[in-house]
Amino acid sequence: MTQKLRSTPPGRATLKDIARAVGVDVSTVSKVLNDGGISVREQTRKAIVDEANRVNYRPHALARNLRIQRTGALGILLPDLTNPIYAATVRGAMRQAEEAGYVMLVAEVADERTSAAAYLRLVSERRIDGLIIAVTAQSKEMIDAIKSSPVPHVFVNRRSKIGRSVTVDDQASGRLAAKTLIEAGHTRLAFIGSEPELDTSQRRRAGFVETCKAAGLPPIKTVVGPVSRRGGFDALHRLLSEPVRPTGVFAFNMLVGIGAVAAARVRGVRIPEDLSIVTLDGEDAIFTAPPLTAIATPLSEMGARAVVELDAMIHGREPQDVVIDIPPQLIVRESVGPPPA
Amino acid sequence: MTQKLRSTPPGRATLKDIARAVGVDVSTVSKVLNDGGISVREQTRKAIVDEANRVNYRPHALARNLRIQRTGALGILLPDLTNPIYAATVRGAMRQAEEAGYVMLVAEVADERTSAAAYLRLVSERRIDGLIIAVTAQSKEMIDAIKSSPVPHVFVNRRSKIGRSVTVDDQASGRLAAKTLIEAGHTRLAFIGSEPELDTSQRRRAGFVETCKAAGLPPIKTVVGPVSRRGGFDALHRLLSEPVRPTGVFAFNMLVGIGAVAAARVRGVRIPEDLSIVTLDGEDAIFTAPPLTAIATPLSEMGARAVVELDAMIHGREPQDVVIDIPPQLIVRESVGPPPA
DNA sequence: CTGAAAGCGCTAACAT
DNA sequence: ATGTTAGCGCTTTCAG
Repeated sequence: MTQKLRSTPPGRATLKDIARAVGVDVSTVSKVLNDGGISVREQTRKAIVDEANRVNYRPHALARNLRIQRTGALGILLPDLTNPIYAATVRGAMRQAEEAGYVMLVAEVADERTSAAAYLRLVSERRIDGLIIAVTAQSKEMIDAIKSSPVPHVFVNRRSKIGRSVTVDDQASGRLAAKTLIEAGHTRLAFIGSEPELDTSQRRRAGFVETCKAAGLPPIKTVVGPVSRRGGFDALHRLLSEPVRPTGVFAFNMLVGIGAVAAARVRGVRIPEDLSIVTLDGEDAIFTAPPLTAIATPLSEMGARAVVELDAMIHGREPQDVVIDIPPQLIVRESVGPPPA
Repeated sequence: MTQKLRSTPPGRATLKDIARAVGVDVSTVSKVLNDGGISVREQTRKAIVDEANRVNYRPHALARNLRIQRTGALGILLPDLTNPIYAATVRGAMRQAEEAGYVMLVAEVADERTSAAAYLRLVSERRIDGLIIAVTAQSKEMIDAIKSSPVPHVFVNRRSKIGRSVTVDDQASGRLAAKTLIEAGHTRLAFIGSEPELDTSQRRRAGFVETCKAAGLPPIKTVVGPVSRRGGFDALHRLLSEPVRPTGVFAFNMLVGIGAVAAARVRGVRIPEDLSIVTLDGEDAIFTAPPLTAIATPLSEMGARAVVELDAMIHGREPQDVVIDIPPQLIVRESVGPPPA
């Protein structure tokens, strides 16, 4: 009497097979397996459901989607998978996507040209119902492609004129960084960030500057470059070569922070005795020498929220910009101390 | 006389539209756009191609794939996207996938239960033509699912009884690590690795032990745990609490190595003066204090090769196990020195 | 309550 | 050289 589950490998049987076995029409089977069989005689309903279980029926996604004109897939465009910041965002997005019944198509794109190509591939072949864009879209090529696009899209961790976005409160992070350094007694501060194309960098800097100004500090020094470990490394080197050195530095993100720590070590600059550093948080920031005092930002929540918004757009809701309302949180570790005497 | 490219958003026109505009049958259009129009009058061919360009025709992937019974998509199952080791593998796989004309569906799965679910989702709904498995598949549930699977699959960076695999030469890495430490003069060595379920750890250890033995060294101490930064941190702590401390340590991977460096710092153990560490390489290993001497392994090549194999299997070729034949390479940095006196 | 029919967009014999 | 036909597996009116 043991029911033999999984007697057939899943996904091999079709509606037609079930229909034939039960002796009904495929349309009836379809009805039962979709709306649960409202307006179908209980007896036939049960026969159909039983047979479906017996053969381990799974709908053929392609066929179904062709018919109902949706794919059940979401796409995400991102610049660098090995960058833990994006990885965390993608993770949040993927979890939520699964929750909402989508599978996730990811494309890592080196530059705007490849972005446009990957974009067109996914969108124009109609492989996805919606797209999450985690890359900077500035080239005319890319902007045109996106603007003419029939599929909903949302930018994540980037603001854009050509679409709605999900971001975190970067200004607040900047303010918190400044507050932390100022309260530790620092007055000569600096910011390591990116070239202007990264709007997150602009906002973090703005918040940082705002609080510095409010505290009556002199203008801060800003140095820009690639927002990578190497970039942070080089940037701090430059900063340490200035005639008058800062005693406190806000590093755009965790990677930049890690690079800065490494540069300090090479220059024989002790942290936090000679230099204090605050940056954004991530797993890696715990294992530097010393561990970095950092600001936690809800990256995976941002990714998840992007999917929620996208899903809403797909179902026809008016899109809107959203800023995740989880405030940035300071994680005190060992990279901030009082300024040197 | 300027041709108005992109006059229509891509992906909106169908074969039928083109057929109607040109005044031919859809099958003719299909023929032209596929086999390039062999056995079609040049005049009609040109008319069709022109019209297709004009309306910016792109085939509807779903419809096409339903018909030809393939999806043009590959899946990848991996345990942790924020782990740079997997990220690098995925990157290689994605590049190659694009090259070969596939899109990539990625699923991050926390444990074997979710693995099985994600697996069934992708495979039984027929969303993919092949699957790359970068997770450990040991549960009966998962093994059954995979074994009964109609889609080709290949394990990457893991050997398995239930499928072919693409791996790197882990034993060689182990041997190189031992050689490096031994040549620096060390005689008391240890290995930080994982619980037995990770076969890569077993192989690296085997290679390491082999070379130690050949050099006539006493048996090495092995300590196992999670192969993460935290795991490496804890493991080195334990190692340093042993009555007789090792002077040279081989850390399973970069994350473990980073954790170990952090633990050494906390314990006041200097690297490389008091303790030498060699680990596997990755971007992060450059920015530790001190930078880690490490063994480069061709992760992205492994990912790429997995796609090549999978593609071959999809096209009916007999699958086979492959070991990437790029030998491991030592990157000398600053974490290895002579043993303390 | 159930079945027949049409069609999503495309390809692939087979006719002509 | 081109068109006709059939159908991939599914959903969805519309009749009965």
